[in-house]
Amino acid sequence: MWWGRVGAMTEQPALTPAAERVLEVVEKLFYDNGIHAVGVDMIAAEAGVTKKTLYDRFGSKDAIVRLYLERRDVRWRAHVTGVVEQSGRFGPRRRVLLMFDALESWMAAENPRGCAFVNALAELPDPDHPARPAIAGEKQWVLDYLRQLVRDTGARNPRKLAASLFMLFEGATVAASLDVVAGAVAGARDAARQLLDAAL
Amino acid sequence: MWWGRVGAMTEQPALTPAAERVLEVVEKLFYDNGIHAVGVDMIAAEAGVTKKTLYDRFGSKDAIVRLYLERRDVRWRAHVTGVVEQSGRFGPRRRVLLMFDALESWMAAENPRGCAFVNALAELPDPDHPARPAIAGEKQWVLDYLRQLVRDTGARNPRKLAASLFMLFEGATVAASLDVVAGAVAGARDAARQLLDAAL
DNA sequence: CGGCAAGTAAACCGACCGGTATATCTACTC
DNA sequence: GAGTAGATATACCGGTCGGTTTACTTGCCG
Repeated sequence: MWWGRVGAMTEQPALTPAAERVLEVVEKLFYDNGIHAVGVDMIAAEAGVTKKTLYDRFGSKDAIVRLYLERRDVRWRAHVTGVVEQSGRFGPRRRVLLMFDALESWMAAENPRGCAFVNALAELPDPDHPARPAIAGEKQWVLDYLRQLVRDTGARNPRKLAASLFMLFEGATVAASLDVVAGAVAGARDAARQLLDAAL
Repeated sequence: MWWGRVGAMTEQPALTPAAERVLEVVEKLFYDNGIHAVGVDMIAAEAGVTKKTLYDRFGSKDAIVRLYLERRDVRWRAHVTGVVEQSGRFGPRRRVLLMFDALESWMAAENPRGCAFVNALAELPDPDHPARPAIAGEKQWVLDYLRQLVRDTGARNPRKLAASLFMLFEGATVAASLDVVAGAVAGARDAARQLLDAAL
């Protein structure tokens, strides 16, 4: 299984139960409502934790935002690799297209409001915000993963093809969350197949 | 010149000078900082207007947000149609690809932080927010415009092709703002050309 | 047994949130 | 010249923002 530069992500190992609860509730609160719209008082109340504990564990709201994105990224990568590397041993061409199947199930299950990282970027214009590396890291991982899968197919110009597939991928996420195109992800997969076959 | 369902947008005709100043400054404030991050006091101060005047003219911050997006949409459509329908009379295939040239110049000039409508959607989870129609309207217009251009080429399955181009379009916007792919929009245009030529 | 980390409860900080109040001034129009 | 629309200035509303503080309790571990 190819995990890419997952080593760039440092997950602190032992979280206290209260801290764990905080990170569990912010996943839903931040994704559903946006980051600015959720105050620390709401987080503390929803997690059944006092603000004192919250600040003792994390130090700042920004740190919680960073952890929120890092943990979502871990779940996302596990989902994608789980689908792509699933039981049956598929050929490299099929595995590229499985990326879009992974996206489709992710959208239905966890992503109805679009990409959490794109949404977070919209709310965090500061280039020095501690959560920025998590945002850039997720996108870079998807691109790198696509590049690897494309390279395995032996396609011509794999970097350029991977970039095109990446854009179809991100565009399908936007289109699906906006509900403006029916069957957006399936359509993106069909387009990806065309581009892929033309490069083989 | 084909303007699509622009009639759906009602622009009140006579704005007072103070109101005009408000809408001018929020364009930059909202896009650069996000919507929640900009308070009405900041808007009033930046426009050189009192909060009283602001509320007399617009009634609520949400109404200002709606107008912000509607006015940006007007500028965006004018930019796109201006590029696509420019002086030289191009063929339908070329005009489809000009959409991506329009996007490229727009990104450089006005859109470094990504699509204002996607960003706004990230901050406005309420389906009943008064700005929601402006967001849906912009995306629908782009899709409809692409459909019309594709139809003119005589391509097979124009609706499906337009949907694929739409996703490349949105994905290129995301990729360009994230700066993760070099030459994102140009790459998307190349992929669009491939899909288009395969359907002719 | 002593110490410490983790937790609760609740008040407090200055600043800002969206929105409203009263009162005054100016400029244009019937 | 009276009326009115648009603007000004300024103070205020209750509530929330991110963040801090003090005081006390709990449970584990050496």
